[in-house]
Amino acid sequence: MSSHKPDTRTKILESTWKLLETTTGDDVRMSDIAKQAGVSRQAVYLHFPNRVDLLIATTRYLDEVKDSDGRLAASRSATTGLARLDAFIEAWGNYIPEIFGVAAALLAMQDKDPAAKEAWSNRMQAVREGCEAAVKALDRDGQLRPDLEREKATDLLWTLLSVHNWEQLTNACGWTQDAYVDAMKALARRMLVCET
Amino acid sequence: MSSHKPDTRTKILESTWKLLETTTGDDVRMSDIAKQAGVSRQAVYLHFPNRVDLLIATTRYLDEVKDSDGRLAASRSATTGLARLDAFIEAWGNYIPEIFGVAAALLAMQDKDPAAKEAWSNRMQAVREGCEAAVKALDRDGQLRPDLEREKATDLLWTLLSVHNWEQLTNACGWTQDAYVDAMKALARRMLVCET
DNA sequence: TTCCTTCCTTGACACGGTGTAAAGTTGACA
DNA sequence: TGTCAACTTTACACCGTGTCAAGGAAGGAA
Repeated sequence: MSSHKPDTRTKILESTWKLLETTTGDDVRMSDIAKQAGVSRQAVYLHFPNRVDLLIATTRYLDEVKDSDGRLAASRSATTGLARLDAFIEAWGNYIPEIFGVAAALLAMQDKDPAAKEAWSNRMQAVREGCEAAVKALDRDGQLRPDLEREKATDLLWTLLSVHNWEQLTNACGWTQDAYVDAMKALARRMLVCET
Repeated sequence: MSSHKPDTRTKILESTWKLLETTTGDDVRMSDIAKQAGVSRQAVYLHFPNRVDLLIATTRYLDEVKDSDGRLAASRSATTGLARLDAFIEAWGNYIPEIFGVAAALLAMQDKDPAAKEAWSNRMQAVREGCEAAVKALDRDGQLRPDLEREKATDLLWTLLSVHNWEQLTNACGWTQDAYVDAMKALARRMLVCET
């Protein structure tokens, strides 16, 4: 796991990550990744069968390094529904910028490659489960708007917290990360919680 | 302009449109479009310098045929701010599914081609102006939440009404078009309008 | 030492899609 | 009859992905 000199596979994953962070999605070719890793292009194919699998592996590597599970799990310890909602939004909302490069690359291949679609869909399903749990907790507290079924509420929260919305607000509209998180928290409450 | 037998250029645009409606984005190749139009691949290049320009031209053609300007303009005639907000959401929200095929194709090329990015950005800017006008009308009526500046409110409404959000709710979550429009209207009010 | 194995390199190539180039066809118009 | 414009046909260059085969370097076992 924590060997001193990184093996080739890890070097490739690190390089992919770095390149996707700095340049945008489709500009990252297999040869670029190989060069960055100081390895031949064929060595990359020795470890990953194709580009899509490499990107998917990179997201898994990122999750591992960044401990995405641990972060999202933290929101589970909140007692009240409202606290749980806030904690989840904070955890996920602050995770987005860290994975955005890789996410955007994977997102860009969605309609080109079914495996990419599947991989992204799986990851978003995990986020959806977090939304569902938050909605459930709100409902248990009797705080969910009566005109909203749990599933619809989950759909809305999930959509609100999409990577695309984060990108639009922070990149296109120039919001700071903090402004984004605060706005999402406020919006989620207005969207889901009944008036006090 | 309105000749009886459609010229080649129009046939190509119609074919592009049709193909983008049925199949998904990147699967539509120049040769597919040519075949669908009953024309040689080179004839396509005779009318459009490259794929991106063809896609952009197709969106403009669609706008013309569907009278997008006229539709969005209708919301301008509403008297109250609330009516204007509703009318705009209805007009734009119901326009999305009609242009989605072409929009998705253009969207998919965004980070591959700067011209596509530019074209899409221009179109979204028009939508943003609609949002801005609705927010302004609300504010003039004294209905805009006091904790929201006009620009932030515009950003939020614009983000809420993004094509991606429409896709996620209708495609991924399976909402009907009507449910989508109703939810967006309700949400926009909760987001922007101060409590009565 | 020699041999074997594993990981990696080098160089070549097939494939598919975009875009270019050039010569030939067709039909309208004068 | 000639000319012009629109379109076809064929061929090709380019680029990125993915495949294939031969060979080299390092390390362990005999």
